[in-house]
Amino acid sequence: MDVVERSELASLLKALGEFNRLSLVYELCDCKAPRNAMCLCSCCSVDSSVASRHLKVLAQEGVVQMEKKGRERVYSLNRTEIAEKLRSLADRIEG
Amino acid sequence: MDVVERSELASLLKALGEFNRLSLVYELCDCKAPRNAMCLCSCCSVDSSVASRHLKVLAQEGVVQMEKKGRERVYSLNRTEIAEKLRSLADRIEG
DNA sequence: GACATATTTGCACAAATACGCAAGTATGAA
DNA sequence: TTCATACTTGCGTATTTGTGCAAATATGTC
Repeated sequence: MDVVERSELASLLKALGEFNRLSLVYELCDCKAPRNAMCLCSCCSVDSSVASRHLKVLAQEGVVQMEKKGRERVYSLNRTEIAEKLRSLADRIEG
Repeated sequence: MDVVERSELASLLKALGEFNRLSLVYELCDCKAPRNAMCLCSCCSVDSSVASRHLKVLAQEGVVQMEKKGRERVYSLNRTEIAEKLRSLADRIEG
């Protein structure tokens, strides 16, 4: 695995490795329909600006996908893509 | 999933989500025999003190196991345990 | 004991990060 | 156009974190 790839994986894991961000991800895990940021910020009890920034990080790392819906922005998980990356790391670690 | 469990998982992901630490883990992935810290620190081109601290973090999170061998301390991956945690997260995300 | 090797710890420092508030932008509704 | 709602951005701050150097500790060897 080359350096770039490893660096990107590290960024992904770092994005997931923050409590509130992981909480957002878990919240989205249980949602069949996409959720807007207001709904998500209440699940962490943080300011909406904080949720906004966390969601931006998750979007940058490809964890979530954003879609504009009127004045809302609804988020959904990139389920298969992220799951696959985690599994491939698991495979590699297990050897 | 309760808060404590989620917090611990976040800590694990954070431990893996740093470039040099992830590099150490990858180095250990390819080793059948445990490696000492000197060997591992050379793979990241960092000071031995830095490697020592990273390995401590990884040990605290249960990623690696340490064993004293003379004046060395050799490290090995907790392969199945970590792989399982990553897979269970992947399963949860995939839904 | 004297010395070398392996590792940890104390210290200082720079950079990154998470946070809340307040102000700004965007969009829909009245 | 006026207002409300949803979200982002700028700013200041406190905390965490990664780093290297130097000193300390631990353990094997001579």
